[in-house]
Amino acid sequence: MWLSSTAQTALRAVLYIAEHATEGPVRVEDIAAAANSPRNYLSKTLHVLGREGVLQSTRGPRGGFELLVPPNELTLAQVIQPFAPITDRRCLMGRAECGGPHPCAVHGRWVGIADAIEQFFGQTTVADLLPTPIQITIPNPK
Amino acid sequence: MWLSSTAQTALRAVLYIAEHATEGPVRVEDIAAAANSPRNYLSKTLHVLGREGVLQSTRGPRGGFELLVPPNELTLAQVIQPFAPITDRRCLMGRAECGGPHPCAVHGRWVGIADAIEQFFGQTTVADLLPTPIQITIPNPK
DNA sequence: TGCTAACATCATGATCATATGATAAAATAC
DNA sequence: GTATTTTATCATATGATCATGATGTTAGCA
Repeated sequence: MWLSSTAQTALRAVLYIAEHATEGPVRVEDIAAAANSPRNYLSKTLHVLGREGVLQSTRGPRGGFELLVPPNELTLAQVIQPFAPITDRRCLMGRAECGGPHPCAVHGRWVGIADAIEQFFGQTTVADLLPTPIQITIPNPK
Repeated sequence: MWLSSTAQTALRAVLYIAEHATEGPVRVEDIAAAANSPRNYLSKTLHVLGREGVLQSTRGPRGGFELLVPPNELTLAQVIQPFAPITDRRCLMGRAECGGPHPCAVHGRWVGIADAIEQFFGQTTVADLLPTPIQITIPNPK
């Protein structure tokens, strides 16, 4: 019932890139190792996110992938969408009629769940996933 | 993100059987036509529900499929389960660590959604899906 | 017994998601 | 401009889900 393997990997990958944003472009090689995903397949996946405007890739030495959207503005929906529709509001049992003026008896509740899911992915950002060490800088007593 | 085609078909099929429960066993042929599903594939699908104790099949003339569980006790979860896990509570991005004592920052909200879905399928019954003409028996004035 | 109606099952194929290895293309550094 | 580092892409393979057609099996009935 859940996210495709590719979509999950995309999330892990983007998260890893966000975590290493300060160090410049991140190599597919490293992302693949961290996200536990085959290199070339991940490359294709990230390429898609490039087309979507989420990532930027640069080739050659010191190249790699970078975020084009700041983590706190990048929703999980934006990362997942290209690989699978997050939800649709169609009938849970796939009946065409249910979309029209004669929905089945449970259609309302069903759509309610779809709404909750959509909200979750639409409002949660990559920043929410980052380990958030409360940054207390303790001055060195020496 | 949603139910597999097989699971959706199973729901439509069971609903159709429930609707025609009074007429004795329902033939795969008829169910297939109503549920818009290939005959033999549906046969296999219904067979699985037989093994699960949801349906009973009888062969030969006047044979077909019948419900073994009354519609108001038969949850959608029981119909769907054999074809796909409804939800799991694992990390939305597939990280093993998230299950343990160090869940990611959004794991709680994520599991909340899983709970809602599980409740929906676990508490909604086939009876809830039946067209519910509010049964008012008007005594015949003649 | 033999015919027919029905489900059961088997072998096979189509399609899609995922994966892999080889090769191409681009950017940088020397 | 050549070598090196990196992403891009292509051809192919694998596995799962879904589908189809042929054949097997069981039950009822004349």
